Amino acid sequence: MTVSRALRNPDKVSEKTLLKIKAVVDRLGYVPDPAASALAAGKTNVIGVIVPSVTNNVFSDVMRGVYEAAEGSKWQIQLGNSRYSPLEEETLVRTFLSQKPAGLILSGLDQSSETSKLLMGADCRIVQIMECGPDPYDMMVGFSHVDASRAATRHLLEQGYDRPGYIAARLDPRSQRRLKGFKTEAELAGVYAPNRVVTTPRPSTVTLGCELVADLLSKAPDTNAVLCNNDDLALGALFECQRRGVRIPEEFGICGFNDLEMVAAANPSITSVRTFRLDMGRIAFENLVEALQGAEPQQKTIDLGFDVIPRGSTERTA
Amino acid sequence: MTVSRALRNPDKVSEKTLLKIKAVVDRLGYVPDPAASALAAGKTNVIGVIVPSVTNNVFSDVMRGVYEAAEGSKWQIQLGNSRYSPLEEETLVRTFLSQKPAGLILSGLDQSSETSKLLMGADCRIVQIMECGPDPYDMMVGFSHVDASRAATRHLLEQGYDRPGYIAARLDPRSQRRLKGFKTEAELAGVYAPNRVVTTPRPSTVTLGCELVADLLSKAPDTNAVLCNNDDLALGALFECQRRGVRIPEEFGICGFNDLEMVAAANPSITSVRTFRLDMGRIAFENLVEALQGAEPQQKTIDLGFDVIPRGSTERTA
DNA sequence: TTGTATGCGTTATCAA
DNA sequence: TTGATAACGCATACAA
Repeated sequence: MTVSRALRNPDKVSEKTLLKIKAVVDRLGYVPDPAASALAAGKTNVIGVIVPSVTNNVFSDVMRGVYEAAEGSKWQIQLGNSRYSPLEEETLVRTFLSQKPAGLILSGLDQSSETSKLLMGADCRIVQIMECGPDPYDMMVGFSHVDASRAATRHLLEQGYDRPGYIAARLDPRSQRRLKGFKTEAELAGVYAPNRVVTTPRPSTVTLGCELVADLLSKAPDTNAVLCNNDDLALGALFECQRRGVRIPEEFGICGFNDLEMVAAANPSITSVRTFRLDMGRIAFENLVEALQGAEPQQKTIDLGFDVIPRGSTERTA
Repeated sequence: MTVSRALRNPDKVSEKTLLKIKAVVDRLGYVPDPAASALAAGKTNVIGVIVPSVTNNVFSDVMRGVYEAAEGSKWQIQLGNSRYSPLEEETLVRTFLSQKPAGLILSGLDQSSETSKLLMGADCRIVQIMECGPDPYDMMVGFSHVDASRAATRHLLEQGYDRPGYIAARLDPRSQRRLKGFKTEAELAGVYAPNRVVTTPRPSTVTLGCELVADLLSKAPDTNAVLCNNDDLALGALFECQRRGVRIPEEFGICGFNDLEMVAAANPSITSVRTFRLDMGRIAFENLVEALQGAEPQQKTIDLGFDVIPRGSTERTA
């Protein structure tokens, strides 16, 4: 018992016994059994993180933010991959909750109703990331995808691209909100045309960007710019346009989303919408831990915003 | 007790009681406590996976392979991020082992001596991935980085690039072995020149590829091809050459490594060395599980090989 | 096929 | 400041 105390609250044990215990611990290579601890205490140091994809750069950046923040702390990150499936997410939430985690970080606003029930009854702190919206389960760190794509659309319009199109893949809830933002803004400007929107449920790749922009140009040849649902597609769009001899940015503008590192290096560099993925992971973790330690965050919802980063691919102003 | 049986070995319980139990389980929403289970049984269904990076596409593909193979099974994947640090890896191994995992999947051959000791004394199955080498702790699924870069180098030479260079970032053990392969093969052909090798410990990015190839061309302007330590660098190299008006593949050849999806879409498409990352993750998981179930794999070490994929960026043969 | 007794290694509680 | 005792919820071994 005194050993247990010594390891967790060293200040509640006398200097002398502390030293004795440490010596023995070292000699024996004693490591506490987390299972026994979890069973006795009814709680753990586990923070579960559920992302829709482990390969998508967007989420890997978020994960990295979490891992970097957690490094060296007593908190143990446990990662779940829902593969964009609300059902798999539900299973993961159930599994995680059975482990009595201290906290849960999960993506987005669109949980299944069963998952929602689980979360609302959960005895742990919860942070939703990637988006901002009403009614968080607990805390939230994200940004508005609608606003971000509206801003990007405005940028295209301001550069004089008056017949903008949109290409998207995957069509997860956040993609759909970005598409919605494009539509809203294009309609406001009176330039929305349904045949300038090309989407597919297939997972996003650079090659798919090539195909989608090809499709777009065949369906609506007068399109003079494209807002891409993400940077993979944008890079593909650039490659395809170059192959066809379509001059970027003079004849055709390209804007991506997320501002992955590679788009700045491209030729011409690609305009994109910067999002703060590392920060999102880091802040989600930090706020969660602070809440666990009794320091409630100033606000339940933190909007990290975004930045439209204009680059060569839309630099049309003469 | 009968409930415990019913949930784990349903065939050891009569049809009748099974139904009764299931009904009650459903009604109560009973979920077994994994901590109690772990404590009582002295083992878990956890398979720990330790990767050096969660952002590097190479490892995210491997992770995806593992997750896809594990989906729906009773095995629980737990991911650790060592961030290329042998010390963090050591901590992770210690943490994982304290949880009495059923298995451990970890990357490479270069563990710290302390980690090695831990692993050799570990009471769980172990799979090393990413590389092949002598003396596996237990099992191994990978390929030879030396052979792969030798083959890529030969490809460049066969295409008539007689003054090949090499650029590399990060310089983790696998990068170093690839560099070694290049050197070996270049020396064999009598075309090795130290000033045509440019490396940096910085993490690899596309932008860094631009910088490294710029550096290479200023240090050794007569270089007529570059083998890149990975595809990010290769894409950057392509961009930079295009900006400088260096004609690819006529004047200068570019070969990447890993065959990420994007390189095939580039313009010209980029030659690369295909590696089987998804398979690596999947097979590592499958063999681990089979071993746990008593079916020892045919061979302790599985070499998945690689394929040089020739593309436009080295298509020089007139 | 089912049930009983026992113990896994830790922590909460209370007493010394 | 330290220690004794009793859980925590499950699985092992054995008995019925």
